[in-house]
Amino acid sequence: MLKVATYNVNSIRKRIDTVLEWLKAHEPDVLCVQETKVQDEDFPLLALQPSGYHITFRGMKSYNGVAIFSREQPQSVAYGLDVGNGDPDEPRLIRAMIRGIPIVNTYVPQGFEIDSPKYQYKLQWYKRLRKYFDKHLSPEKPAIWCGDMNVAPEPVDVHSPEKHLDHVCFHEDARKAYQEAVAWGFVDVFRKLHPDRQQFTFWDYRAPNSLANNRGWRIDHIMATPPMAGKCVASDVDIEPRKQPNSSDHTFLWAEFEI
DNA sequence: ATGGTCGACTCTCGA
Repeated sequence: MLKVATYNVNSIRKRIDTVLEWLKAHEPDVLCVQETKVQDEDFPLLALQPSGYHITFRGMKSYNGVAIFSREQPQSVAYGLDVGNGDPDEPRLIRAMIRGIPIVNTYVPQGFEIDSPKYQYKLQWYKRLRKYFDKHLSPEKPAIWCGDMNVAPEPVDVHSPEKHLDHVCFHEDARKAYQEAVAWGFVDVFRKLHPDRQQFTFWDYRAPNSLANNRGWRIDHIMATPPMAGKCVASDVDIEPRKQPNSSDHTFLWAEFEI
């Protein structure tokens, strides 16, 4: 069995206990984390040591940052979308080979507003990501891609979709960009196992009582190539951590593969 | 209601 989870932590240093407790309770083989918001020299490795997990990470000051926790030491690790071109947001992607399976962890740019250059950058990022898949993965072989995709794929994946047509995480161009990356050869395993369920992974801090009123978004995803997706036997969201004081605005999503 | 609340870090930006 391979259990993989993803979590937008919104500062790893503020969420040490949350992560330690969740790892202990759920014992995933792999946990992909986004928005660590810390440069590598300040990553709280010692504080996370009690987990017993190997941790590989790439971050920067204040923003972005990704990490992969794994029970086993990865066989190889690669950082960034386009290595060596001075990519300013390299701390948005890590790929680790774990038990022979490439696992890609992404924190996709949010995009700010649909008429901003940042939004164009987000759309381009998905095009670059598809090329990255071409270069490093094969749809015929097991592979996993998970993380904060900053896209709600379908109307059911956001509360009040009619109000969010011009939102950067639901606008048709963002959904199309996301779908074109997915169409490279990935399957959304949560949606595969729960075809009709409305299940969010993110509830905005700024929206009053967003969790209590379940005004959320499903923007965190676990994707697998067909040979891998066929072995997915369970996937779910754990909203308990979001209910805790000092929580991230996202929560944990996990999937189990019978391998 | 065009806000709201967090987190990092200089004070305002990003989400």
